[in-house]
Amino acid sequence: MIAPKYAEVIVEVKSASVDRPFHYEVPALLADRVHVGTRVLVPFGPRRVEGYIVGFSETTDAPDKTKPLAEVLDDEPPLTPDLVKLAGWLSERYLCTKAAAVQALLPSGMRAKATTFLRIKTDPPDVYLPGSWESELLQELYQSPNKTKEQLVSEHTEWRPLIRAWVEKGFLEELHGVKHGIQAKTMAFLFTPLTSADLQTALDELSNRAKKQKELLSYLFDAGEALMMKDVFAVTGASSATLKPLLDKGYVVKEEREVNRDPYGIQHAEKSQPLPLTPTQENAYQTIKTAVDSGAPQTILLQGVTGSGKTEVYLQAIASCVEQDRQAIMLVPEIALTPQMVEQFKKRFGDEVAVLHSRLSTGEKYDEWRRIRHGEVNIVVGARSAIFAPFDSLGLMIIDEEHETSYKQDDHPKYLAREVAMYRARQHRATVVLGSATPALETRWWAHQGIVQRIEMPERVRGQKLPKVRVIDMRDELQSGNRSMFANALKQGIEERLERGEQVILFLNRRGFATFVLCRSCGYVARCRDCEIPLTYHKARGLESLRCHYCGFAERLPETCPDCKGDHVRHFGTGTQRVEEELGKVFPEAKVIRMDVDTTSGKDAHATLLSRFRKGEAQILLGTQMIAKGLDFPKVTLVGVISAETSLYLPDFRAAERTFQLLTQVAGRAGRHELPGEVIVQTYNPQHYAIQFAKHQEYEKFFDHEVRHRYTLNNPPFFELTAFTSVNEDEMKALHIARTLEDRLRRSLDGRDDVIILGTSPAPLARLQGKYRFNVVLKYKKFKGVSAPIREAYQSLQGEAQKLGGYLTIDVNAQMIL
DNA sequence: AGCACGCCGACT
DNA sequence: GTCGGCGTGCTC
Repeated sequence: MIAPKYAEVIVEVKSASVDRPFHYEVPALLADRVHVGTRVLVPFGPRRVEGYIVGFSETTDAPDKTKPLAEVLDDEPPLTPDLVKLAGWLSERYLCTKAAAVQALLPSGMRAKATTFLRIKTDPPDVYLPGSWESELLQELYQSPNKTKEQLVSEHTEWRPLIRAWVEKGFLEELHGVKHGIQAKTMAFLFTPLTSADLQTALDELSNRAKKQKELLSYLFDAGEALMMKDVFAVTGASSATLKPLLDKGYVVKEEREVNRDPYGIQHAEKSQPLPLTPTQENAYQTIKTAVDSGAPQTILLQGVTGSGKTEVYLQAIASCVEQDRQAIMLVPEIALTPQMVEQFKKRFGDEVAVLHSRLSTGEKYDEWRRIRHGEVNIVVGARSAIFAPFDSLGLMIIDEEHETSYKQDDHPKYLAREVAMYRARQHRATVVLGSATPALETRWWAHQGIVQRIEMPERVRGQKLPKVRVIDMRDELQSGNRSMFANALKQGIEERLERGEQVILFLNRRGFATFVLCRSCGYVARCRDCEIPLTYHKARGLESLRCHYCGFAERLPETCPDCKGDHVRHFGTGTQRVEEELGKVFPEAKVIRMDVDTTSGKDAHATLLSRFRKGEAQILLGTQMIAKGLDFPKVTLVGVISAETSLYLPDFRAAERTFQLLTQVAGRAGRHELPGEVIVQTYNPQHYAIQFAKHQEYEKFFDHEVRHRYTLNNPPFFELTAFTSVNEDEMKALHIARTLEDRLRRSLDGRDDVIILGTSPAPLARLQGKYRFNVVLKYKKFKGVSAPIREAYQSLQGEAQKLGGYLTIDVNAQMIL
């Protein structure tokens, strides 16, 4: 191959102004080491930065400026050409720089930094006054010759010009180096070089009192290979004190070797065998297999109730895909909460599976990623970002519980795993399977439209009955004089469980913000006239008001209920702590484990708390929706939802959908074992369709109702939403940016009937970390038709926002407006 | 994003 | 007179 003249490089600089390829000459020496996707170090202005090659060309429009590539960072390009294209698509779809897209694709920490060492070539001829910069710099250079230039400059910015001058004058020399973010991990290994005859003499020579040493030596000899030191110590009970004399005598050799970090430990478990499929499962399996084998990109919605045996269908479909030498990705919402799923995959596929998720250390992630890139595994199980697994021949991507909000990335680029999967499916002619008992409304709508193929799995594999769901009307409770947060039925239910030694789970479905206003007498909830979104309670300067977080509408807090004229209008926003206090009062004898963001911040906090509950250390588990997924405890016979309202009246048009999904999930999971389960849902709105349909697990009816609602309000799936958030410590500045953005969008999109602009309004999280936040929301039918104006307005105002000391973010296809 | 260059107020 | 504040503009 004739070496191309120029490499087109995207530099790792997060600024829209440099988000385009720069041309670099390819030195002959590096020609056979550069490919599309190769990471390189390039001179960029006065410094060196990391970059990625996205292409090659024979010409450049800036021939007088081109410089050569400085360094090639890896021998195998981390990005395949497919992934380079995917990064390009990500940056266009979610409006981020290509550099940011590439970072989202690669395991965190896989970054190299340019380093520069300064060496004194000739001492500067002048003698400098003590205390002058010159003498200080000279002293520092002599004292710490290993400090990098970057370190020196960050400690003493004022030295920068001096260093530059001395380099120019030839007093100093710059030596370039690279610091890699992640190193391959090494571990100490032990082995014995002794032959069998040597061993005997050695054992004889050792003192009879040196029992541990002899054991250690024999153990190593019997092993016949190098063993990891920590394992040897663990098995033989030896320590470094035992080892030391053996090393000194040369009986044992210690060596550092590279190892793959194995986050799940060595798996000895026997492989599980495929289970026989029910006719329903068989049908689902065949449909997926046909799609994969067809070699045409397709999306399938696998709509199966909890317990319908979706996992076994996934396992067998993946097995079939892998047999054809194509690879598969399995996404799960929160891997820390679904260890069973990982276990099942490990058992079925053994070493063929890599596991990727956010709780792995940087090094562990890197190792798993490398196993994938090198083709050592064909299957990946992981959370959201695993959708970027660097496979080169994808056949199948499965997204389990596809409706879960965790599939939307919460920082830039704010991608939706489902969309990424569908893009990759087009690239690889692969199949996407979206699995859920309660699909996202959009997904179900696409199935209705025929864009997505739908398979139903309506019955449970073992035909268990769903638990009884009781909906308690809290208005009646209030009328009969019960002012506490527990209905009498729930109180009684908990008492019974405590007496019988069974367990209770209580949900407080709260997201930690957004106080809504409700009449405790009649259940009236204050809503926006235009958006129908529940209004949010605000208190400023003693004035109580209600505001819409979508369109900005505001009114005074009514003193009496507009509906029933009663005076029980209250704002709601109970936290788990308050419920815990209340539980302590009502059931002083019960032990309670509380799980929410505050108690689960540690690395294994989730697992620890859940296992303590499983062991019976507490009778009541109280938590937010995060516990809904771990819900599989044999002794739990009662699940209580403290207030369905808290999710029903989030200032979010998806609130009804979320409530329906959560209640269905709770009901579907409770009482899976011998003991019959009961679910109690407390609410002031028992007649609400989300609650009524969830009570009987009627997804289709819910869908039918909700989709009409969405249609009349121009919400997804009929319009897509993109949200901008302007953030600034200064309220006026934040508001100004938001207003200007709104203005510019209106001007460029004026008169279009496929676009709706919801004006500047305070964000649901109106103040976060002392900063004010304002939203502008854009609704449109097709992204293609608005992407250019959006990009223009966003990029120019992003710069403005920064000048004012704040920032502007964008969330394309926002799933939740915060 | 950095980093350099360039034009205005308080000081070795 | 200089030093060093941060506004503007460029990076193959």
